Amino acid sequence: MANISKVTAKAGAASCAATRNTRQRALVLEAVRSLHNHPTSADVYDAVREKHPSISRATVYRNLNVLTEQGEVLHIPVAGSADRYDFRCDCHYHAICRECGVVYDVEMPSEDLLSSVRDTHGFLIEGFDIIFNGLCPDCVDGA
Amino acid sequence: MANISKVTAKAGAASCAATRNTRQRALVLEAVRSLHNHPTSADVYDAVREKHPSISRATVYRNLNVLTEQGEVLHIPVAGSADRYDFRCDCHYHAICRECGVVYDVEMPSEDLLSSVRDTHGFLIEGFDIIFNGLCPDCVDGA
DNA sequence: GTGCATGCAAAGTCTTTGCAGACTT
DNA sequence: AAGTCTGCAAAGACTTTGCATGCAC
Repeated sequence: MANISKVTAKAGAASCAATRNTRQRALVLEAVRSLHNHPTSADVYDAVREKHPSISRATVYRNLNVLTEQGEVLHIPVAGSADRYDFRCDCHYHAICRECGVVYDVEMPSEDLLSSVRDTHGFLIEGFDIIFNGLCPDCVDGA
Repeated sequence: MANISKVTAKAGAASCAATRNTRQRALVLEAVRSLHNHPTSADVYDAVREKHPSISRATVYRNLNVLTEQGEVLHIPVAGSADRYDFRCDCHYHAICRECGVVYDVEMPSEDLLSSVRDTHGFLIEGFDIIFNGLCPDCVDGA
């Protein structure tokens, strides 16, 4: 998520809730870190099930939420389809291909974007979610 | 939706499908045009039901989709919650308040944003969806 | 032992779709 | 008359939640 407050929060500490090192949590984190294609929760679920077949979807969702709060993974909300997760937690953005659905990284300084905002009608902008769309290199060539 | 291709499409013609002027379609369009608070489909449904109580949600959804394709209304996909619709179809963006959920308009030239993109890793960007978040004027004062 | 975490099932939210009948053109 | 549109109900996609048991600390 390209959220400024989120990034700031990551620099500081997460919440104070006691958190336990369960096998499921470790496997979910490992899955996100090994899947470098911006996996959906379903992708993570499938990956974890290979090593731990009895895990439930609820556990995957719960752990993805916990790990997001702790700043261990990046949550990418996607309008119109399943949210995705990213092992890269530094500030960057994403582009999704309208043909094949693959997600690419996009580098862009958020300051530039915020400074070009002309009129917020009094709204205090703290951050933003952005998803670029278009064609990935493969689909550009294929077309 | 802050989508460049969508805006371009609006300038041209919609699809060639024959479309009929039904009372329900007219009421859905009228509702979006009269509700200036970026209504959700549920808001539109409620508004239309006051004049036409027997309308179904499916009809509202179908007509919102048709009107979006025709460029009569603007569809605002929102990750994590219900999509919204806008009577303003010209190029502009939106900010949603993290406290009360109200949606504000934001003016920003899309060229500025696209020119500040540093590296797309070969991805051809055609457009983008963006939602700013923060606090609306009322919630800033209230806090 | 405490209480967070898990697994299962059910529910929740938002949206689309199949179908038969109704209405626009 | 022809074909789109409607309303109803059901399903679909994605995610969360209640509850009893289990495991980390």
